[in-house]
Amino acid sequence: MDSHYLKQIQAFYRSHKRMPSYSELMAVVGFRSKNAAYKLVERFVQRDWLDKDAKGRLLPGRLFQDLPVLGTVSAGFPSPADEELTDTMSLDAYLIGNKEATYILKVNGHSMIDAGILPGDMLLVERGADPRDGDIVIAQVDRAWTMKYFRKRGAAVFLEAANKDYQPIHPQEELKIAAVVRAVIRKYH
Amino acid sequence: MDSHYLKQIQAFYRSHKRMPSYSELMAVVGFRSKNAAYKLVERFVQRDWLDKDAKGRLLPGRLFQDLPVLGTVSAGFPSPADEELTDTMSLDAYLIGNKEATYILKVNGHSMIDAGILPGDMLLVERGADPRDGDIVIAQVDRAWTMKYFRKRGAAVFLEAANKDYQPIHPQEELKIAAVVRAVIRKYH
DNA sequence: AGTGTAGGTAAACGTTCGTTCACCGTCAAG
DNA sequence: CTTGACGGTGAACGAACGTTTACCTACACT
Repeated sequence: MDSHYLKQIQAFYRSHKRMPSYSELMAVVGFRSKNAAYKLVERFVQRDWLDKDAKGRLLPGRLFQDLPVLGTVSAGFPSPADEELTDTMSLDAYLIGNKEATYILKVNGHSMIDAGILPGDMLLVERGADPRDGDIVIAQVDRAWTMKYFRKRGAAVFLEAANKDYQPIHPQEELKIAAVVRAVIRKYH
Repeated sequence: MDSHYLKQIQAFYRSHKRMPSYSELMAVVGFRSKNAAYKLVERFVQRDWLDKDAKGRLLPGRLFQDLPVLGTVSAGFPSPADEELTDTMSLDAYLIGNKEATYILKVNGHSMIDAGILPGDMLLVERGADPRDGDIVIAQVDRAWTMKYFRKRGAAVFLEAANKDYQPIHPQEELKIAAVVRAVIRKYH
């Protein structure tokens, strides 16, 4: 079956971090002829299973970097074999807008628990971005770094904790926004 | 400066989805000699900025796929220029344990809000894994798919909602675990 | 029985690959 | 002033590259 060949190519990509050449592909799938691998690739390219660049080299496409999106939880959980899984997405492309300015930060306290951010969560933050009203930001207030909601009322800006017991922080002079929180990632171990 | 060359290589990798050859690298950084690119790579390999495989091809290493980890929020937010940012991690490698069985699912309701899972969040679920006590699972109970805590008391298993108002579900016969929730991803727009 | 197609082997092609060698400026150290 | 290291140019090497052509089954369809 052809899909078995595809899985072998995907395995090669994961272990070598690059696509195979035709000689390597020939060895991977067990052909004795480089041309057999060439024709296999041409078949896969026509089915949109593989991509080639201008120089004929293989490129990792959707099937190599993306994950299948099944749907929504409450709307049901269809079996992947049942329907066409056309909807896929790449985690990296989805989460990282500006890779140069993106950093990872670990959450330590319970201060943002009302915003659904738990201790141990990972934050994807972007430095140098200017925050909009309602964004969660990493800010420096009175020489201490904290995570707060960024609020803008006209020209006035202030910081608001996720916990409603705390009072909003209206900075006197200096309000240094270090980074804007772009995503929250929680992994269960 | 050498780091400028590195950024150009990283840009090539992001746009072409593969590492450049020496001829391409020569063109990218503006050299007129392929050997200059070769020596540049050798310098970078010695500094652990680049990796080469057994056949001499360039490999994408930490600097191409990973994001820098700055630290924890409450512990401070050090500037990336200040210290050595040796700690990095790859989102894909961190989140995806078994790529063959990993799927993305979108959260629709508020049922798991007590577990820090909000509507609109993305779930990374793994099919076919057997859950441990306390895991969040996608289960089929009475022909409907739901997201619940998986509980195991000795030999007895049952499902528990994140909302404490609901009663635990003790299945009579059939308890089909469709998938185990491995990670929660929330992106702010 | 004859024919066409799909998928394989085998060999050859020009091109590009990674690598090496010889050579040349610039600049800091002895 | 001389020397050596460094970073670049330019040309050449064999090996591997993607691609093409020719040929060979096995099998489905008239």
